[in-house]
Amino acid sequence: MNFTVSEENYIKSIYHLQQHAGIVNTNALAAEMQTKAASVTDMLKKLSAKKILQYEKYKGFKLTDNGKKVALTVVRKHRLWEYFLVEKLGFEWDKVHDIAEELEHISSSELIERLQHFLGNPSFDPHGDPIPDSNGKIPKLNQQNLTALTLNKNAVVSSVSNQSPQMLEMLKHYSIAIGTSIKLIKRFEFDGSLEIKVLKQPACIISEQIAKNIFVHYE
Amino acid sequence: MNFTVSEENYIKSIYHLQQHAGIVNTNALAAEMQTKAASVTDMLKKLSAKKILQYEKYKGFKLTDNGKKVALTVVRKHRLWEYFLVEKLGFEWDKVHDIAEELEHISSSELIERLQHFLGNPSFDPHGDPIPDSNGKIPKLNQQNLTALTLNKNAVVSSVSNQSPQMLEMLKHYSIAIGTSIKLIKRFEFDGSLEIKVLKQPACIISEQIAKNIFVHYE
DNA sequence: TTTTATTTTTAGATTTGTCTAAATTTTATT
DNA sequence: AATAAAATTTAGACAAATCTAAAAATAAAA
Repeated sequence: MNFTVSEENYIKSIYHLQQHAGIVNTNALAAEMQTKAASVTDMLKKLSAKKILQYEKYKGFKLTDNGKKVALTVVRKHRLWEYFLVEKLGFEWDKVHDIAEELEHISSSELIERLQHFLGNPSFDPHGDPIPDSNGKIPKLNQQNLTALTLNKNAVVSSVSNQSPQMLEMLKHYSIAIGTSIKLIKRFEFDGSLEIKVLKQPACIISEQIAKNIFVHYE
Repeated sequence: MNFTVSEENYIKSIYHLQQHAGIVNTNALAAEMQTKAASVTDMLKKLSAKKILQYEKYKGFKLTDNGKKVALTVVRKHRLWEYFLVEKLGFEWDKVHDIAEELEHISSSELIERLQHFLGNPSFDPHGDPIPDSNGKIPKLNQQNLTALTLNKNAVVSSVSNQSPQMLEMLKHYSIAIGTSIKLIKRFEFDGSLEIKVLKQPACIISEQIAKNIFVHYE
């Protein structure tokens, strides 16, 4: 079945919201989509008729299995294109989101299979987010929050949950990026800040607020 | 100024039509766009209001200088993406048109500048059509029709004006592609067919109808 | 458990791009 | 030049995606 750009964007947003919340409600989706609740209701009816949603009036909604499959296809496209933009075209990782938002709606599935192969079948995008395979399977990484890391054990930064320009600025300052080797030296009880050691950098202290957004995995 | 996908498609079609005809009329554009004359008229009003067209009711229309600039941007994107699809992703040249039709509407101009650089600043797309530069300047090639070629002088195939699958099939059969070295051996008066020699191939005879669609330039 | 507040849905309008059918203008033909 | 034919435009309608304002349903508070 074919979907409009608007439908695909709704499906993707619902997917992301239900990852956290299980069931999604109208206002949350309206906020996510930067639109009005009435517009959401209109779209819910359409997606429900297309069997993308389990939807009961006033009771919230979630994707059907088929809906999830559509969502994962869009997510896959988005992340492959982000990888392309950063690794092949040399974009900074904080500049690629809006462009990938457009590219993810190009319909050809042969295109995306060839792109994946051209990129060397990457498993994670430049933000460390996993790239679903063509069957919708998502690669898993045993990652944990930096704040939960064992002291003095080497780990590698695998993703960053806050991808705002402000966050990127701070990460650059600390020389932290996806793939960076990192070690936790000390936790400060006073405000939860952490002393860390980044490879080839002197030890430094980062706030708990930053650390909470950094995820790592052991080598 | 920003344009919708539909507007960009109209602008591009008008550009192609006026290359041949100078001034364009409603029915010709309707045929090219596979739509109805009434729909064309509606769009003409909109494009005229946006100063893309010089348009006089019942008298035909053509692009303004600004309209040409928009058209060339779309053509540039289309041809760069075609080049990418063939040279990087390994598509056959007759399979890329529809995908490039979608990709040409991705809006980011930084994307297209980076893509051009990544591709090595190509001047011609896989069909031999020239790729306008970022200022809209079109590279020129001193090409001529294969039928007009001087006898026994080496030349290189630079473009093919009929890009149908049927044509591609024949060209494959004769081992002719863009960049192929070719020499005209003899003209047959009876039906205008030509004896040619393709590099590394035995001499062969092609119909006038095929030859008319093949353009070459001297080395 | 009423009343109030919040959330969600409906009703009706708007914009974009398209269509059909009818009217108008231009061009061609007798 | 009058009429027929072709091309073009207008008028009015429709689907998609959105909006505002009002109504209905659910949740929270007194």
